[in-house]
Amino acid sequence: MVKYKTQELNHIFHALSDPTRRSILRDLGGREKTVGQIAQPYRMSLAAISKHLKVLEMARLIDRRKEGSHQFVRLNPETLKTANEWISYYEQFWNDRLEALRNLLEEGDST
Amino acid sequence: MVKYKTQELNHIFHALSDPTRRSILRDLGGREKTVGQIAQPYRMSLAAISKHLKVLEMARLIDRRKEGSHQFVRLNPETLKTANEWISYYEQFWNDRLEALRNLLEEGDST
DNA sequence: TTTATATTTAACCATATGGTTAAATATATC
DNA sequence: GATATATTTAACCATATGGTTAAATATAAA
Repeated sequence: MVKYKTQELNHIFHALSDPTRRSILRDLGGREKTVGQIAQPYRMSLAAISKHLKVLEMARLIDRRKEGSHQFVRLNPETLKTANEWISYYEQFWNDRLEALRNLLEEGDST
Repeated sequence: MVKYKTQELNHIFHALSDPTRRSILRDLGGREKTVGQIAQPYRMSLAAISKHLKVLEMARLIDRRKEGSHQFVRLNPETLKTANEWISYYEQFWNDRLEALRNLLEEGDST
């Protein structure tokens, strides 16, 4: 059984709760981009994008690679897996419990 | 392909970003509880728990059933599925892209 | 060395968040 | 009706969030 670190999950889910950040992650699919390239489609300032990237980085949803004056930003899909595992675990857990509850109720009805 | 509603995802991920709320969801596994029962293990006030429940309700992660002066709160696992689907979709999407990228690079190396 | 480009940091602002205590509301019970 | 119980709402507070513009920093290019 996986042990989830509270802080880690706080950061991941918080990062995912903002539509701009989800959009950035989406745009990053599989290829590296510079900060400028990431910012380009958005109407907000570069400073704002920079902050969003910091939040994504804190959550370890992205990695950065510095090369001269540019930075290359890329996804870290491993982290998304953490969130996925947390959710999947509880989803399963709850579904099992709910089913157990249903069975119990049926039993009560039929006897 | 599923279409995810922005607001819905905002609410779900925001709700999940707080450890108290995740803990409440965990405690609710499969059985209904009253607000008082939910609050019991926590050191914070009932008012604070009430607010957390409102956030979870807004995200449709829980449902409520009123019965006299009590309320029964229960999970809505359907919503967790929404979050799970979003994450799984992008995880897959990214992994595919990353693999494509890797293949491309290998090709470049070997020829 | 100057200048242009890429990115972050600082200072600021309005609103949201997560908590508190006290008052309000709704139902149950005496 | 009066009182106890369950829960929410209101008012408040400190800190966080998501944005802005302007200044700072770092590298590249002339």
